[in-house]
Amino acid sequence: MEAKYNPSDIEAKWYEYWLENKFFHSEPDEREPYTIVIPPPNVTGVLHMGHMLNNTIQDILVRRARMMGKNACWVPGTDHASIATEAKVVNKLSQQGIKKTDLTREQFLEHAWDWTREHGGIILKQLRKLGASCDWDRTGFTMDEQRSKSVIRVFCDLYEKGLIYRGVRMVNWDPKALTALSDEEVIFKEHHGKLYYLRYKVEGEDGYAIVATTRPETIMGDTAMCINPNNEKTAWLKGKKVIVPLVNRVIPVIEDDYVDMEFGTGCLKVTPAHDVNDYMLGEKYNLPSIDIFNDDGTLSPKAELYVGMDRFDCREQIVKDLEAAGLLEKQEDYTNNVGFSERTNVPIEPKLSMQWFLKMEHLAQIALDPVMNDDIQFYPAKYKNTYKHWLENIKDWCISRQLWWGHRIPAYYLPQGGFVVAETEQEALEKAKQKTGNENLTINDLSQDPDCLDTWFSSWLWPISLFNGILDPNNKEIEYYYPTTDLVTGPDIIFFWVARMIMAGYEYKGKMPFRHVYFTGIVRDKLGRKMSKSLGNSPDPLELINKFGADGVRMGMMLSAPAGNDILFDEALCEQGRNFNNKIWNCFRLIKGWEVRQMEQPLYAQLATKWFEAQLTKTANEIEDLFGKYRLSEALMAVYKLFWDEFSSWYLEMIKPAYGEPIDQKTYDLTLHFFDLMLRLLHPFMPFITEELWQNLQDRKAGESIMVAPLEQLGEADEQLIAKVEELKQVVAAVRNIRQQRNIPQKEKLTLSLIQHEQTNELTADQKDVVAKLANLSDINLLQDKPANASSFIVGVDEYAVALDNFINKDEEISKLKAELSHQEGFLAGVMAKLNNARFVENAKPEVVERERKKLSDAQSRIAAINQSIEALSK
RNA sequence: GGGCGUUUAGCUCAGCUGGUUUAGAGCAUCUGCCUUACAAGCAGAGGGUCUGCGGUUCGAAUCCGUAAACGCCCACCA
Repeated sequence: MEAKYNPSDIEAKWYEYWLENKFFHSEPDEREPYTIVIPPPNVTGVLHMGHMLNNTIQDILVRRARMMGKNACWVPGTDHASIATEAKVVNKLSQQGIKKTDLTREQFLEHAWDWTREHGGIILKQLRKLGASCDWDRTGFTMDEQRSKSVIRVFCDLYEKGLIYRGVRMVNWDPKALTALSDEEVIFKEHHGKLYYLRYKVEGEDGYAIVATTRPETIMGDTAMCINPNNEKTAWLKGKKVIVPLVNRVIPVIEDDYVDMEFGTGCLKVTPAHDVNDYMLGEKYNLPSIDIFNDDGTLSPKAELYVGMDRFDCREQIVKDLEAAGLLEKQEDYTNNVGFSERTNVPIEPKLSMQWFLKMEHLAQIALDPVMNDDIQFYPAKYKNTYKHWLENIKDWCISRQLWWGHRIPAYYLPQGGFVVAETEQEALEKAKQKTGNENLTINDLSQDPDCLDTWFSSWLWPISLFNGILDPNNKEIEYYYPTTDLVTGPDIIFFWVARMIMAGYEYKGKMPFRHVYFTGIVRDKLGRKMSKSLGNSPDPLELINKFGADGVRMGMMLSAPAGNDILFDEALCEQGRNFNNKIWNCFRLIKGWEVRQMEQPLYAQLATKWFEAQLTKTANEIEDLFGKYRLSEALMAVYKLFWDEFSSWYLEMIKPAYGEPIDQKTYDLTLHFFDLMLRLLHPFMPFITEELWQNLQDRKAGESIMVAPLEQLGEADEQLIAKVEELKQVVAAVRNIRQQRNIPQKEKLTLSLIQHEQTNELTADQKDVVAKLANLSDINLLQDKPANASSFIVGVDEYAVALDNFINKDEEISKLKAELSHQEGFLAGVMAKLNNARFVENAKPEVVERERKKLSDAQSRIAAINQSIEALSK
């Protein structure tokens, strides 16, 4: 075996083995289910660091559950991502000189499916490199037949229930993607622009009113000016009419206390077609609405001026023209928030249009309580607040998108107006015949709504639709796997996805979709910056895997990923992971290199094995506790320390035979047993190396795997033994320290003396044996008086001394002791202050007072011992 | 503007209902070692007045108030 672990061949080999043996596959049986559905990545996406984190966590949870004897099922799949994918296809076509508008819907969809087939599923292949133990036989896609039918059925059902309606509303319009967006898809960003003060002449008078606006290009859509009725400064305008600059349209001055008297001039221009609040005023006062923009953000004929010009070019031009006409009072710098499209990153245009909406009141109501009363638990719990706030202020969900790639809205318009909603064309025709009373209608008389549904309208069904729970509500699979156990996702999609899945879960299954939600942090670089293509600070996950191994990268991700905290990713962490792999590898080499012989187990090994069993038990119990709290990075750190510190640095050094010597059978067998147990604890975190070593630890039958080796409960740990060994370690460390400081070679044997005081705990034979071995001592004896020329130290209340002869430097020794003395005296003073305080002794719990008394007497005996040592050295 | 969260060693973080030998871990740092499992390593060491101020208490990193800094979410006054 090589001295360095080389993951590349090993990882591929075992992944194949797992697949061949169907260890990832799950079927309902009598065991308790453990289910996770993957947050479906975009079908044409590639793996990034966020996926790495998210899927590493899922795999850890799934693998652990599997080893705990549960029927673990992790269902993978992809999302059709309607806007993102359509945008990519449109881009690709435009590179070939094809415009979307030149194609029919069918032709376009053919291109989109080609693109999906070509790029689709790449990301799932990449997940295999990470070791993801997904049940690939169950891979789903939000636009496959089963999922599509589920979406359409749910739409029809909600329509029948009266929860879906169609209406003209002010929506967020994306002028690049040419579609409406939901409120959640709009990102507000600070924008440094200008505030323009425009002069509106008063009709029939010489004066003018001044309006402050950030959007002068919308004046062509002005249909009123609004003032606050309580504002004295603008009171003179009451009942008058003003003239829109350049346009020369006469508009009324209306009054509403919506207008902020402090802002700008106190006069507000009202453009009902292009501002949400103006729309509200328009409704209230029955104002006309002039839509001056085309769908792509250019000026429409209704604007009359600047027709065909882009909205931002128009802004520049109109400012010049206003200035030339003497209608621009002034302009000043101004910073405000502007909404941008999450997908195309262009400024949103508020726009009136006919869209489909889902009423949220009922759904929000059924989704709130289960989270607030912890039927569904959030980790970390702080996101409960965010969740609550959103649900309590929810608005109806705009679910239609003016796209072709997605689930087409199953609404069919009738020749005479009106529409029917139905799952299939045939049903639609039947309904249409009924509705119109015209038996001669044909399918060609109906026209299906051209729009698609929001991507999230399919994702919200994911935990149900993956088990076909919409189309076949009581099938065996959904009954078994639902509710799923854990959901692992980012807090950024708590509204888009998590909340809506909860709504759908209760609406369609009457039960929560998952029991626990683990919110991961955002992966940032080590400077805390978000990873982005433009910064070039996002490493390629597959390159990382090549460099450090999948196990190394998984560990690197987990080391710094407490639930809910952002993770500051640093390659050094993967390096640490790789180093740990190497450490495990070399421990294995050491153990397997020993010659085993039937012989008496040495004293030191008797203690060592008993102690390590206790230590392993203790850590295993801690890990179980940490998993229960989803503190995965802490659980990993616990195994890491167990393996590296306790097992490698202490246990193996305790039992290691001298060079060329054999080891006794009993110790050897126990050591293999410990190693096996630790590999099991490590397996969820580092699946590949643990499988490789587990397979080689002893002869395994074909088809065996650590993946399905049980993780058993280990019972209670012997805490007293662990505490005693901790003291022995301190003794060993102190002797090593003396060696290092005096430059005493490791090979030179020393004699350690325990000094007899009133309360002295003498070591048992096996304890002496261990200490002597680790510290390379010739003897450990008990002395009444301290030897001359000795360096001493205290562990607990026991004083030890190492006779040093010519190595001693008395002055140094004394000054060291004096430093220790003053530390102890300070400590003592603190304890005495407490005990001399009558109120402390009266009020504190008895055991606390008792503990302080013990501290006092311990400190006193330590001080006495130090003083003696100083005295002895000063002679 | 409203809400939430964070602030503990150089870095990233634990520290649960106040009292566990005058605050812990990993990494980084320093010192000494190429000791035949591992230099991707071994052994040892140093490092913090727990963001500031005030309060409650016999006792505060821990509870309360307040200020500051940072972060996130929501709203979107032109």
